[in-house]
Amino acid sequence: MKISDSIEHFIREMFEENNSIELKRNELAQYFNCVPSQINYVISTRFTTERGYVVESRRGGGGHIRITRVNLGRNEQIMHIINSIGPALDVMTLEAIINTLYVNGVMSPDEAKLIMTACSNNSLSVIADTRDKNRVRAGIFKNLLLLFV
Amino acid sequence: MKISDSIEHFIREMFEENNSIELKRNELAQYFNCVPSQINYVISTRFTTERGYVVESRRGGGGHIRITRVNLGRNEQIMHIINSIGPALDVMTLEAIINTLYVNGVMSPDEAKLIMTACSNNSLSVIADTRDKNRVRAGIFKNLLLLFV
DNA sequence: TGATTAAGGTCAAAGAAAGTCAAAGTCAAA
DNA sequence: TTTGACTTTGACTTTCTTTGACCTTAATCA
Repeated sequence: MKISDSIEHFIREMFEENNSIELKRNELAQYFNCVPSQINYVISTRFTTERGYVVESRRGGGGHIRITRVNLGRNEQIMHIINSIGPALDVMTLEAIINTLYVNGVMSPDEAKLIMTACSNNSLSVIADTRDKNRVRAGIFKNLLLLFV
Repeated sequence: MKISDSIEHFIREMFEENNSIELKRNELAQYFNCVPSQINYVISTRFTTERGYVVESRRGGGGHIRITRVNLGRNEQIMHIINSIGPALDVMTLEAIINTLYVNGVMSPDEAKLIMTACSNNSLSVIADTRDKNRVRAGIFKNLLLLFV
């Protein structure tokens, strides 16, 4: 049994009670007798956006890592979109997707507007290269979509 | 539990009665069994202008620190924030600002969450350099704020 | 007035977490 | 047997907190 799998299993069990958990990287690493960065590895390969997890953390004294599970049951449409987006996203495609989601009642006009603005070329104007813009846009949009599942 | 958080909490509770409070740095430090400058740390990281607080103080005998919670009008508040942001914006400051706006009723919890997510390190993870992240974050956030005026 | 004492302010070093990245290891499939 | 995907490890980095030495300002007392 791979240690990464054990850690994954352990973390997954923590979700039985609650769908937002908090852990201490160093403590967990000590418990599993591995280096702390192994925890990062497990999180970044198993608790990803694509799988419906949101990860937040804080460094410094009293720091922690929080993983939140978003409810998959509700809307597979969104997960499907997230998975289909790939590493970059142009404005045209974005508009099309948002429009679909709006028409399908997944989001309100205000939310659609907010998301559109967040991902707009205007918001990303400090990024010079279009390809870079599209990559950043994809990242932002995927994260925002997760709020709706 | 971080001591800074305890102190923050303690001070925050003092605002329940009044929205201008006065405290003695040394007394408070003694009460929390910490060094006096820790109080400064808490104030300068938690009771900032961005969060809507004004801090005044007096040294010497009978000195004190006064913290006042201010409440600007909605649009004023937003424009003030936009102007104060500058070309870059870190996550801590962003969190503080959004929290203030939420507490002051400028935005709903859902909107706050959406904006927070759009500007999160997670959403911007394809950008390697932290300074670049902060620049992009500032751009997105300012554009989003403009939706509220 | 000048010295003393009682505040609060500043800043940098040390400490405590978490993050990153690339090298090295493993193992199964081609 | 080679290749390549996945894992493990650890050195180094970044972020946030705690601490303490030293500084400035105000009040009070001789």
